[in-house]
Amino acid sequence: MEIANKFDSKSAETKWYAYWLENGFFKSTPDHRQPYTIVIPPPNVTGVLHMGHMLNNTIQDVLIRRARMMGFNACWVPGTDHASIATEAKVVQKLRKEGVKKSDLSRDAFLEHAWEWTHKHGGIILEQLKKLGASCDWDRTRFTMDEKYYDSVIDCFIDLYNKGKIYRGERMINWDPAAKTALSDEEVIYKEVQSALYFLKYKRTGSEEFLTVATTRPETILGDVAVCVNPKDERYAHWIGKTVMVPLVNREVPIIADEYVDPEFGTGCLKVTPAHDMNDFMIGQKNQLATINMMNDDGTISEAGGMYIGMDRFEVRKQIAEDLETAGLLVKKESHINKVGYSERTDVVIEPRLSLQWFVDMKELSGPALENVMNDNIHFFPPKFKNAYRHWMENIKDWCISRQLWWGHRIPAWYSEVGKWVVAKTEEEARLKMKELYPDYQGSILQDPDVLDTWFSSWLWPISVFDGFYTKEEVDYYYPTTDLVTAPEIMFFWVARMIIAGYEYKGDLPFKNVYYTGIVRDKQGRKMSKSLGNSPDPLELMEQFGADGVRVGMLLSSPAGNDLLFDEGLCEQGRNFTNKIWNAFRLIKGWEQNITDIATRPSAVVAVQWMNAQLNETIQKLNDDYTKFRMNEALMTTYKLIWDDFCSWYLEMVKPPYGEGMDKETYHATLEIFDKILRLLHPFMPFLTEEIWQTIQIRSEKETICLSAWPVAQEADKKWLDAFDEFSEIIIGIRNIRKENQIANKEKLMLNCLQSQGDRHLFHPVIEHLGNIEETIFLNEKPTQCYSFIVKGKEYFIPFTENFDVEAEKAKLVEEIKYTEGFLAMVQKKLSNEGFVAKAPPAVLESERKKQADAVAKIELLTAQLKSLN
RNA sequence: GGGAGCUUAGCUCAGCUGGUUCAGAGCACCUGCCUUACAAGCAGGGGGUCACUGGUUCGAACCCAGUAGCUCCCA
Repeated sequence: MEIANKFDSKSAETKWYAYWLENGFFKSTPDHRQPYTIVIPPPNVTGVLHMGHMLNNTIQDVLIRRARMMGFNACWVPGTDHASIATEAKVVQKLRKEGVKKSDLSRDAFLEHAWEWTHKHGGIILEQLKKLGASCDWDRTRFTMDEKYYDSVIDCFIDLYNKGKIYRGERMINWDPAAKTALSDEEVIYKEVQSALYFLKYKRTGSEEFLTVATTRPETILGDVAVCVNPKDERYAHWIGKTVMVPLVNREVPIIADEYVDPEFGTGCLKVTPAHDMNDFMIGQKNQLATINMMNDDGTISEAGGMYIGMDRFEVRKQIAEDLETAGLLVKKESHINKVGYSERTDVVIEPRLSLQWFVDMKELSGPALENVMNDNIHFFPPKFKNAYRHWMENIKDWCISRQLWWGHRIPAWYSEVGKWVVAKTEEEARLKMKELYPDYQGSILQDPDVLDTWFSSWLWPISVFDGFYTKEEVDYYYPTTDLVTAPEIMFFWVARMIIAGYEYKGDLPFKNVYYTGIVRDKQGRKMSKSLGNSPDPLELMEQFGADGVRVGMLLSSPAGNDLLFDEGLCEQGRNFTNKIWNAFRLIKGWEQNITDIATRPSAVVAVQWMNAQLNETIQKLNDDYTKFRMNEALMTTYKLIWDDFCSWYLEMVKPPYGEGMDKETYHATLEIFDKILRLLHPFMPFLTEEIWQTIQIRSEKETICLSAWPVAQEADKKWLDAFDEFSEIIIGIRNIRKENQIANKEKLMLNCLQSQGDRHLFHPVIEHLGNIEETIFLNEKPTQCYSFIVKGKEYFIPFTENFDVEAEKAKLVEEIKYTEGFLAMVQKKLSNEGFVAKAPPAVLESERKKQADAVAKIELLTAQLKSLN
């Protein structure tokens, strides 16, 4: 059979993925086996695959594939998130392009558009994951707005409300004037910006005397209700209790004192605008100040502002500065750097705003979630994230869950015309409840127009994907899930809240391990983003390097929690690795035709023994890497096993001499070893391994490497491993002599050893085979006229060929003697240190003594050799 | 402003309980090879004051303190 000389990744990917799906290899239903479960972090339903997804899902796939091979009932649940604000923003944008404003549409009409958009773009990302090889149970695909899921979110709200954990309150919230919605604190991004500090004159009522107040937001004077100073600030002590006039506005406001004011900042006088600043709001509450809401929901000035009505907040800032200057009320303007909050989604400046919102009381809910992470019931990888988690949980704030959007789970609250409300699942129920609670009320009721924060649905993900709120069978089997793989950026948004919901609703942890990936950055360390255009298209990458190549590339340099500086070179390395294995396969397959009845060559006997020992040891290390979630190390371990041990050494050892056939035993042993290696590699490179595994031996129908057994590590025979180390040094010694003296590899050499230094090496036949040694002769005395080298205290001699250079040989020896003497000196210094001899443990002492003896012996040998050349 | 973390080869990182072969890997780099699986390859090689300063210890990349620089998170 003719085998292509390059691996055709594209056809293998299409062929085997279809084969896997057809045969339902990734499906999972509860059975007697132990489950191993991963729920995917649901990507935005209308999103496209980016490099972060690639990393994240590659890791999940590696974990789940290995678990499947280990005999677990492996279940990877895929799905998507409705992503309320992101999706709504996209739909609004699309409609705008078509000349339709959201405000022109009814809620139902808008939702129809949103659903249409969702159906059109939804799930693209899941199709892309299939290209990557993701072995999800696709029949289980969930969407956070599926009917049942929707119900579970609403029921959760009602339940928490009934338990008194959800309340409605007026609070300062982060307002996004572009999306016209409240945002949670987590959705605000603080950026440092160059702005200005304005110094304004607040004249004392009926006087020309004035206070100077510094502010970065002069437009908010429209909402000023007081001026505040620190009570300890002597400069202003006599002003407290007096009143001043707000500039331009000419409203009379009191001067109050509060510890909050920092005397060092600006002039030490703070203007108080409770409706438009979080801290001012606090001061206002403490001092029973009025609030003047001077801004509309779109960031323009409202009627209450009294001036500049309808103008945008930033225009007003400019205008008011001019007007203040004209009126002689602006003392000065300084440039100033401050941090300003921006909306994560729309990138506009957040407006602190007083509004009526729904909140979850987090104090009690978060208790078990904190405890069970700190005591490692839930393991974080890497554990350093426990600190950040604890810090956040200990300072947890109530969670604002209402969003002024239409796309999402609508808040199940109904209001009467007089400001009463009830929480109920349906309008009918709401009516009944209203009647019950307020029997006198006769008017109509209206459902809250707002929807819930997206995370209020995704925090139920590990429960709701198994219908855990309504049925028991699945959730009892799969929950708690095993591993969660996600980005540290959403530790608070999502991970923490899933843990909270897990304990609240299942009384148990949602997952046992959390693996935090890093952020994928470009070579220069910049975050990958659309606007920078520095993000490669994953699909194109897979086209170029093959899915397996890209998977390997993603994992090559990314320990848990560390950012990954992405470089196409990594994928190239992955692709090259694919090719290396492919060629090993071609070599082995080629032997099939040349199997003869000859006896096994002695070198092959050694090779097989050693390779099996090496394999066993590597499997142990691999399992260890995996349990510690050292994914990149597991890959590197596999990489070296294949490239170095198997290809560079083993295959060369068993390769028959040119023109000769392969013996049956070695061939079968090699197949067996190769088979194990393919299985170890399969989680990383599913397509390549399936292709080779199916071709290298005849497989029965419906067989797949996906369900083959993960190799079990047997006790590695240390004898072979130690002998190999010595052997490889001998081979390197021979190669070096060839190289330094321009002796062609083809030229056969004689090798001399000393009888007194022991018997034939375990690897003796392999040394002759790979070193191209004519014969190994054991001598009683040291030969002369030889090149030589020392390995582990034993000398090896190769008679001079015609190219030899005595002077060069001598120089080499002198150099080595010098080096060894230096080493000896160090060891002796250590050993002559009384403290060391007295206090070091015996094992260490002994090893130092051995080093000393070895060095002395080596110097002796080298000196003798040098002498023999003279 | 509060908190956490990082600094080891040109790059990305290992280095686990302080102690084997005067500090390891992969990539990159240099040299030589079209050797009959593989130039997407083979063989060999160079490269580090473990950020800095002090301390503990017989012994420190590792433990402690301080200094500098960087990163992230939170307000």
